[in-house]
Amino acid sequence: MIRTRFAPSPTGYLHIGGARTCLFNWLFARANKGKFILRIEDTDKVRSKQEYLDEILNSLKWLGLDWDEIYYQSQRFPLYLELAKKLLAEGKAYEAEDGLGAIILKIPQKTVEIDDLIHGKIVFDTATIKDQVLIKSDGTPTYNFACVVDDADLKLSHIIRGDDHISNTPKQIVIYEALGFALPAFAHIPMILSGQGGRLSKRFGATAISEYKNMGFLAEATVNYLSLLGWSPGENQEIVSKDEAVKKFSIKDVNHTAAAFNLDKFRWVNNYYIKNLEPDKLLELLMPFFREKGYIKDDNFDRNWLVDLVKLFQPRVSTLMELVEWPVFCFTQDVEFSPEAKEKLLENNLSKEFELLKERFASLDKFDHTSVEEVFRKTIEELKIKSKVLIHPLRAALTGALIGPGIFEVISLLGKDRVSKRLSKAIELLKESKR
RNA sequence: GCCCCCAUCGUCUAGCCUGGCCUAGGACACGAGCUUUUCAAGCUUGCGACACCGGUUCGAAUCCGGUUGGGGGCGCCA
Repeated sequence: MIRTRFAPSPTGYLHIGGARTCLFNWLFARANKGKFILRIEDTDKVRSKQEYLDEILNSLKWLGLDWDEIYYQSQRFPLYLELAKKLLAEGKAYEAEDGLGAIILKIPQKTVEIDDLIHGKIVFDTATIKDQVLIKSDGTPTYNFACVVDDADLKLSHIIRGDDHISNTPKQIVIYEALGFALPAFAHIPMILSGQGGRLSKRFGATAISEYKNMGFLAEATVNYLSLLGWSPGENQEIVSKDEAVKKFSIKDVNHTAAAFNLDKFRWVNNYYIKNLEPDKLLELLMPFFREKGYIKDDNFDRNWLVDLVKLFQPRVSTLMELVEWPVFCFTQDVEFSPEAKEKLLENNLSKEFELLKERFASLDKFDHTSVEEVFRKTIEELKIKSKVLIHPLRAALTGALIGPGIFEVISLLGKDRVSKRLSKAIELLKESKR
């Protein structure tokens, strides 16, 4: 039976690297019809916080990395103590000379071989390892000891963890051997570096999974992007669902090389998932953002109108946050102009043209984008001007920006009244600037 | 300082195990063009890498050794 685990310590948030380690453990367990176990390493009573634990668990749930069993090291202290005392009795460990009660393992002189599933054979000489504290003088276990005791006791078959644990492994193997426990298989996966090389840390932008969630990254996109860091489904495939990844995942295909986290690619993957999501489902994800922004105050809103809005912006945004911020002009009565948009609007005096458009838009029965476009095309034909002469200032006048979705869809979405109002405002501005 | 890991385009990677199919493929980013309405979407296209030196071999990105470079560890933190 394949049994893997993710063992976070609730002394911080779930970050990119931890999530990727968790994902690979999860994928390996699911791919082999095994069990995936969560073990909370809360032995440090001072630094462990409930708030962090909640955040980690919520992030894992959000990513859809479900676990079959969960354990807390803080509830297993008697086991660690019992086994440490056993080693003491067998003469394999000794008590610290300072008389404070710490229990320390004697490291035998030998070479230790790790048969790593990813790296192959790694050899260590224990001469470079000093005696290891098993139980601290406050009675709590050290990381390496609790880790080995639990990995063995919980019958884990595969230990999949970051490269940074390679040098812990010989220490742990010595503990396994002292305890007489069978060794699990080890697989050390490459670390994730920041875009600028070096360790991923706060200094290089967001690292917590929840921050990405708040920025409007989708869970599916996050899992997809993370799975591509150090692994590839092959056949030039960039978009891979969790189910597909489970089918294709093999620990032997995991890279040896550290991977740099690249926000641009992550955003590209997220864009893919956003634009391929049902507009209706996308709106559901967007609602909390809309409410937080104050775009929607109560339950009295036009759902169909919102779906239309979502459809318009969905292909061109990389995060939900962008899909909240870009259409701000659709949720306000008046437009706020960007400096470039204002400049564009005032570039030529189009007040007459705007007047004409305003009149004709007002007289439309149907205000859908095809009717709007029809009227517009007819008007420019009469005026003998090119469409772009009018379209760009029009976009500026109605949206306050120079870029955005197709202008006719936007006009239709804004509705007759607001279009009329904003055209009047634009005409006013044009007249003012003439003086 | 000591120990360990790693080395293909700027970045993520395919290929490496089982040498020839590799004038090294894809994706992101970047550049150019198209989209007679913008781009922040789409399409086309361009730029761009086997770290270096030796060895093995008829033949090396692929196997071996070294150098250099990057990363990690050396806590009564996890």
